[in-house]
Amino acid sequence: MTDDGDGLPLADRLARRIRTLLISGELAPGQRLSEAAFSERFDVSRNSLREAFRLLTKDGLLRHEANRGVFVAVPSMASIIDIYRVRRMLECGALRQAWQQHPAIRVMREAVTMARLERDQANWIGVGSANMTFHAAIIDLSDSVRLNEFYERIAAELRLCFGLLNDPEHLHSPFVDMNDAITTLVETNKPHEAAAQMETYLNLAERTMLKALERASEQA
Amino acid sequence: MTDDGDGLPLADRLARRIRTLLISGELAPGQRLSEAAFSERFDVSRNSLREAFRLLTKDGLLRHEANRGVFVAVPSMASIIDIYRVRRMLECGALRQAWQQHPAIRVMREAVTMARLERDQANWIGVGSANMTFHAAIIDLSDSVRLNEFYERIAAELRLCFGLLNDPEHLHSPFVDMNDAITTLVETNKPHEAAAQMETYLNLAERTMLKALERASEQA
DNA sequence: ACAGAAATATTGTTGAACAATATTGACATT
DNA sequence: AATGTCAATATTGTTCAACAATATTTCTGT
Repeated sequence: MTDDGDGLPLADRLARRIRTLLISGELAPGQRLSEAAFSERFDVSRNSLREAFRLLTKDGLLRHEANRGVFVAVPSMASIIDIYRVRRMLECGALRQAWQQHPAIRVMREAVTMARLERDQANWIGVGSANMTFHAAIIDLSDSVRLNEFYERIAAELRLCFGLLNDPEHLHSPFVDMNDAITTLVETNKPHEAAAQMETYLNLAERTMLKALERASEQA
Repeated sequence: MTDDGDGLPLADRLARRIRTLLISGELAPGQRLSEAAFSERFDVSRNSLREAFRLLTKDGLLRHEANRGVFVAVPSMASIIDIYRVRRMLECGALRQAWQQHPAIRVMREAVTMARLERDQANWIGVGSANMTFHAAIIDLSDSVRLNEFYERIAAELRLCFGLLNDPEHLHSPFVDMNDAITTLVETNKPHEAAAQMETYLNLAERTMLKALERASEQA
């Protein structure tokens, strides 16, 4: 399942491996990533590792301080607000101009069905995963490789934020029904209403995230 | 004027220098960038240069072929269509939700005035430059550092496309009046009409670009 | 307890090395 | 003359070792 991509250059493969560590929460925000330690760990040279670090820094997942090294990015109020601004722009925009027959709509419907199924089995990471594919499908509606790639980067940053939450069950579950409603609106050719509904969704999700960050920071 | 950014790491500085070469057209699309030649030219090690190449490749300005090296990206129909999809999404979206008092609106107005001035003096690169700042100001309306950064990358790719055109005077000049109209609409708090006007603008500009590419490719 | 200095570790960058792959050129065949 | 084959050459992909520059830690004297 995990495509190692042997054709890609080492730096890209490395970046992918580290990215999965980041979004899975195995590397904590603020943690320093020592070049020596990681080049040892992955059995690559420091040079190759530095190339990977630079790519991830450009993606906003790492932060680079001169002569001090790279650190896992720490989510902040500002970054969450910014990320949700991007999401409103991209997801609402994609929905507003969605064409009723677009193949991505089927993917949205399937993701909703899957999310429901997982929720009934109390499999919260399954719900989260289905939710991610749902939103990725929405971006697919805009038929742009650049927007897709950009959203992927934003989604990764968002997952870094998710790591702060301690109750993952309440993160995605309440939104399954809203996803259903949005999908129905698109299926019935009401793109503007779908976009409006999505804006409500994202505002709510943003407030949830901010509240969670507040809790996490006063806890520390 | 050209901020060399001595604080930044070498790879970033290098990437910026090469980027300016790319958007100024000093490096032609399709041209191969030899590691040996460029590390010699900039007096840096191959390793540092490769880091810069990776960054620019991620930005879509260079293309990387395994064991063959990096090449200046060649604009295609597909890339132009995709870039204008991104622009419609970002620029129209920013305008639609623009707040009448946003400071970026003043920048838009100033850019329009400047463009007019330059046009009257037949300074076409001045017109082009003013046009770029105009559109950048529109993105500023959305108040998102991530969207700004993303747009910057897209704008650089677009400038690579501009390199194909042989008559730069007809590229930006006809759009000055449309920019004026759009700015007026935002100033008078008609964001939806401004967005609609911008969509017309972008569709027209896209067709111009595609036509130019067609001419350029049948000429070759 | 604390300021300053010496010692240590880490990053930033370079240069050389070598394997793996691609390109070129010479040569032979049809 | 055109084409295919194979050796010779050049380029990329990656590693390693080195060293300067900057941070961090440890030591020391007060």
